[in-house]
Amino acid sequence: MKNSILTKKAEILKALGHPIRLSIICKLYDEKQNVSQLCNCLDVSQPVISQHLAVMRSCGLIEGKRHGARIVYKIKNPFAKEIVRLIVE
Amino acid sequence: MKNSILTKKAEILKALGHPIRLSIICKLYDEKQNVSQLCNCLDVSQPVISQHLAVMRSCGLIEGKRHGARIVYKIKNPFAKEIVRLIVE
DNA sequence: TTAGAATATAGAATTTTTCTAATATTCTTT
DNA sequence: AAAGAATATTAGAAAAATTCTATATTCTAA
Repeated sequence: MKNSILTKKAEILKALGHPIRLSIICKLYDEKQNVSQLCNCLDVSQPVISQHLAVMRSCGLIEGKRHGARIVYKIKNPFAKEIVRLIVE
Repeated sequence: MKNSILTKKAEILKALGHPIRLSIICKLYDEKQNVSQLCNCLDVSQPVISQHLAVMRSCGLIEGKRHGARIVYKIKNPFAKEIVRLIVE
């Protein structure tokens, strides 16, 4: 296993390794969500949700698409999606 | 998904989310290894290897069994094993 | 029973992460 | 253009993780 690949995988696992981020991405696995939906259903403040979204975005785990005033997030990285599948299914 | 379960999964993902720990556990997936074998093949100092082993041991990810002077480690947690399988296979 | 090999642990310094509070940006509606 | 809603970003403080060096423990073999 090449080292740069392992490092990238570790980065993804680390990004998943936080309870709030993991709940966010499990929600996204069920269905795309915008930020305030995530705030509501996880009962976490907006800045904290946005910060965690930024962490996951910065390593390519998720992506957001603007729809009017809202930004809808979904899972982008296939490896992450497989891990979440292990958890929710 | 219950919160305590998610928290536990996040803990495991976090423990996997470090390049050295991830290389260790990938090695262990191939075959049980003792500490000095890990030091040699990963080219990391003994205390650092032992510290990372301790992190993974403390969350039930791996377990060590003494054989004489050596301690042989293997993966214990099934969820962790599945994740490593995603990586190495 | 002492020396040496294999492993674990402790403590200090540094870096990273996380949260809160405040503020900035972008879009919509009037 | 101004107000308000949705989201992002920033700064600063507190907590946690990482790394290194030194030392302790446990076993084996002479």
